[in-house]
Amino acid sequence: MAREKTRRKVHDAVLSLAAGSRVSTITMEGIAGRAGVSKQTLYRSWSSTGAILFDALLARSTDAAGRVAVPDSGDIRDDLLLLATGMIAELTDPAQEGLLRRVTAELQADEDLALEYRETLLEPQLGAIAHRLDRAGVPAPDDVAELFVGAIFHRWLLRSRPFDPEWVENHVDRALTLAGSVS
Amino acid sequence: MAREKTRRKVHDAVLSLAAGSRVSTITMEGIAGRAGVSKQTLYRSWSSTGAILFDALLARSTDAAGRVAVPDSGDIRDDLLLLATGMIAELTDPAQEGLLRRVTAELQADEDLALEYRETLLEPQLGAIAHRLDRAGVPAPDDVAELFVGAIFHRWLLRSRPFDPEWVENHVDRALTLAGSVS
Amino acid sequence: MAREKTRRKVHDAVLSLAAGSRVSTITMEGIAGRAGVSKQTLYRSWSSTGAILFDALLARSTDAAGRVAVPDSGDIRDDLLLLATGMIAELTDPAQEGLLRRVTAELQADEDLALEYRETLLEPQLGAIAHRLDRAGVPAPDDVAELFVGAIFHRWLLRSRPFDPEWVENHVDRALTLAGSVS
Amino acid sequence: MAREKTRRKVHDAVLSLAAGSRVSTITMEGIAGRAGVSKQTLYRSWSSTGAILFDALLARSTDAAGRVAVPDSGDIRDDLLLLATGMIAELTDPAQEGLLRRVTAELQADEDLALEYRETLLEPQLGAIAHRLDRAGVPAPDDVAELFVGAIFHRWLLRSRPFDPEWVENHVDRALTLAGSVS
DNA sequence: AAATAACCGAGACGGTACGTCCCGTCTTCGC
DNA sequence: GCGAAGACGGGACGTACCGTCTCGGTTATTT
Repeated sequence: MAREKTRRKVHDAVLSLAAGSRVSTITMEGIAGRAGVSKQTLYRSWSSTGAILFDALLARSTDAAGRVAVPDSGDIRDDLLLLATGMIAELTDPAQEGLLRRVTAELQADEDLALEYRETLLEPQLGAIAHRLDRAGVPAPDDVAELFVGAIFHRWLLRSRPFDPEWVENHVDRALTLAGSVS
Repeated sequence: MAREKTRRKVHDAVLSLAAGSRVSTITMEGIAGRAGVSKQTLYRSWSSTGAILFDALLARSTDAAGRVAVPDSGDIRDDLLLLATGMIAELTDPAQEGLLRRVTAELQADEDLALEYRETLLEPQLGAIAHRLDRAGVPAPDDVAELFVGAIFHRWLLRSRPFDPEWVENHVDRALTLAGSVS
Repeated sequence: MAREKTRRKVHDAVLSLAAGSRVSTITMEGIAGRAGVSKQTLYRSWSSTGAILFDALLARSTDAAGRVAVPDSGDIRDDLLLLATGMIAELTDPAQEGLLRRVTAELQADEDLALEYRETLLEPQLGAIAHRLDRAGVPAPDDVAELFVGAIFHRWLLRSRPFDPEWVENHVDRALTLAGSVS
Repeated sequence: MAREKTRRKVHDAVLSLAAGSRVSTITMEGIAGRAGVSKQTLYRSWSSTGAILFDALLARSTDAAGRVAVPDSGDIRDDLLLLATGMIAELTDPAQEGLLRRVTAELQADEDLALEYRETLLEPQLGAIAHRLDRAGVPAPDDVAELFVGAIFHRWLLRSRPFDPEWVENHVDRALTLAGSVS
């Protein structure tokens, strides 16, 4: 509904606010003010602050049309390493981390946003990993993909331990172990 | 600082509010009103709504002194099954789920609360599981414990898939597979 | 800034509250509630409870544009009697007395309100009296006007003695005595 | 009821608070804290903040037992000048002005305090002046005393004009004019 | 080109909750 | 056993946002 120009102004405002202060203080009024847009215009296109932040995140990741780029080097271990590294890079990117945490928080109370999140981000991501595992002959690829992503996400969300490269390698190896005799 | 009587009134109020309406609408004022307590009394003992909810959850889980009861049947597979089942039961308990989601959401923006959460709940839980795995001879027990818990938590937090008993069994088996040749 | 409709609602609320209970218990929240207006709307237009009460008093006195009606019978003694009687009537009017006392109290701590009070109410009143005295040839009319008003105000503010008609006459005569040989 | 030591501590606290910040922000809690006295102790001896401030003012003026020192030079004009000058000095004394304004404000809503004020301060003051005028043969000395004091008080309370020495002299002369042919 | 509609900025508005300050009372605990 | 220290229920403060609602002043279309 919103004109493309408006959406861009709003996304820019969100990113600039996210860079300049705690993401948890971003509000509809703040976005409207920064974007030079009236609150009514925001409400016409988005149902909540969380929805705007999510939209801004999406717009940031999907410049081209092709969503999640799945690496395909031929070697499953290399691919998993790339996937893990890429995911960690995104989660800890200073320009995104705050927004991701805020959106994850809002998912807990907003079923609609949660649904959109799953369909738009989560499923493609898990699907891509499962697909890659499947091609490599790993049994129960969906479950292993969940295991693979779940541990990384858990560590990030609860800030339980830092991500160090050695752990990532071991994490990949553990995932591959589950593939049984797969090389 | 707060008297024991006050704390109990507050915890009761939180649980009754959590049972009666969406947890995301619980406020300091609402708790104060329900508990028959002044706002100042709340702020004297807790720094935020999240801190109160967390405290109420804690008080609910820790009646006796001994935290997380670690099952010890002698059989590692049985123990992991019990652990997983218990964790899922807690996460999906109608009396707790909303509170847990709200607290998890607030952790994202509240570093102090996050620290307390890790020290009080997360580490004991992961530690207990790791300890059990260690005793069974599983290598890298901390990482495997994280993997084990992470997948369950991920599925719950993002509501990606329901918990069915068959999956739980497979999940346990996958964890044991990582133990290598361990029986 | 505030719409005319809002101002009227607020003034009505103030007068109804002033009539129904002790003026010293009137609060911003009470006015907002009675007027069916949000607190923010009050703060947008007035800086304090005192400012609202003062505004309500003003709106009550200044229906037409012409402020203080100065009597002009041709006879200075009659005029002063009318002025004194009118002033006393206003000060002791049950619908106003409480508000006037409250406003006078707040003037003591609120320099801005005090300034507005002087410019809007006090100076026109004193000026009108002084002007009348001046026309009658009284020397130092400003000082005599202050004397004239000051005694009435002092008696009212400190409730030292009731206003009886005989005293008013003598008060007028004393003021005229200061005019020397003026008839 | 309060022990003398306590009263002194409280009075000192009031004066120090009055010197250090706006008198309108003085509170029971603030006095208790500064005086190193519990709130309960304050409430045992005084019914309101206003009562404490009034008491502190009184204690300040009445070191010796003899209240208002009435000058008696033999010359009524000199005496009135001294009285006016003394009154103005007191009203504008930086250590007292704020307290006096605060107390005057509280009088408007607190009948008990108002009564005490009249009996303890106002009547002795007016009486002393009236007595002096009476001795000089001035007719209606009470009314003239009120006129004399009322104008000064009015000018102070509403801050309408500064007190300059010339005005004081004229003010005294005007009061004497009312004495008719009295020398 | 003028008339007319759609849109949008600005922000007032009724509300709810925030976090703080005091009130006046009650409880605890140390000297 | 008195009194400081301060917890407590309560009420108001002044502020921040919420989501809705009018306003005018462009823009764009339609005639």
